[in-house]
Amino acid sequence: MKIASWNVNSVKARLPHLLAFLEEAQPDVLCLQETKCPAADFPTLEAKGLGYHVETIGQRAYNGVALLSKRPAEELVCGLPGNEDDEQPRYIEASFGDVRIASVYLPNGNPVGTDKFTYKLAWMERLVDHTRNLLRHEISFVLAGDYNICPTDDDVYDPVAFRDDALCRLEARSRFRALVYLGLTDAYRVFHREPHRYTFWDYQAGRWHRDEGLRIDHLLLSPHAADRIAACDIDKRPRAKERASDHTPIWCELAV
DNA sequence: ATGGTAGCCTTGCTA
Repeated sequence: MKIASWNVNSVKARLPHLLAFLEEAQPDVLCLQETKCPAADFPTLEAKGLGYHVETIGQRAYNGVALLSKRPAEELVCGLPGNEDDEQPRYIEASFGDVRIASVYLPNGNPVGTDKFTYKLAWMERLVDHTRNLLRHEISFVLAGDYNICPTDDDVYDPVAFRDDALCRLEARSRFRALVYLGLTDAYRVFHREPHRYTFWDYQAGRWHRDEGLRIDHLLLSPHAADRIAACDIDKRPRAKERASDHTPIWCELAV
């Protein structure tokens, strides 16, 4: 079972690249973030034309997450539990056979010292609480998405410049570690130990061409899913295209 | 040099 995650930075702007990725990579489930699109406006027919079902929550201009899948989603959950007042569409979760999969768009949190950073930390604590509940079921699950966290300095092209960025601050990293310490596995690090491998390159200042990026998109596996991990990699090809997203897909393969 | 780029459809916000 192939599971991929991609922050597309507008599903409408990225539609040709999205369809090309589905055709070429053939993921069983693709988790999207930053669709920037209400559910009613999502290009569902185009995805359906390639054999994919769509579940999505979204809004105009900001946020938005989706699950595209070859088999229909079951037991759909829209929104991260823990705060009924939080209306930002950043979390969608469903089951696909015996694997439960979430598309996660964790708040960026910049600038530090504002309510944006407070919101990020509170959101992460809700994710930790929710993950603790998921673990009780003792099933295979994958939390896939844009975490807006560089877990270590090895995941940043310039750790000094990013030391006080919301993506690297201790308060954010410690909550990411709390998530991992519940028993989750960073799928990429099972197969790749080398530093400076990235999933995001800023549009500005020629970051892509200089390979100056961040590793902020992650596939976190439950213990049962980690037992089944067969492969994981970052697919840099979509980032090299014209009119690319600033993120590129990451994928993993779970043994059936 | 507090810039630079992209997407939203605003004339600024978010990343």
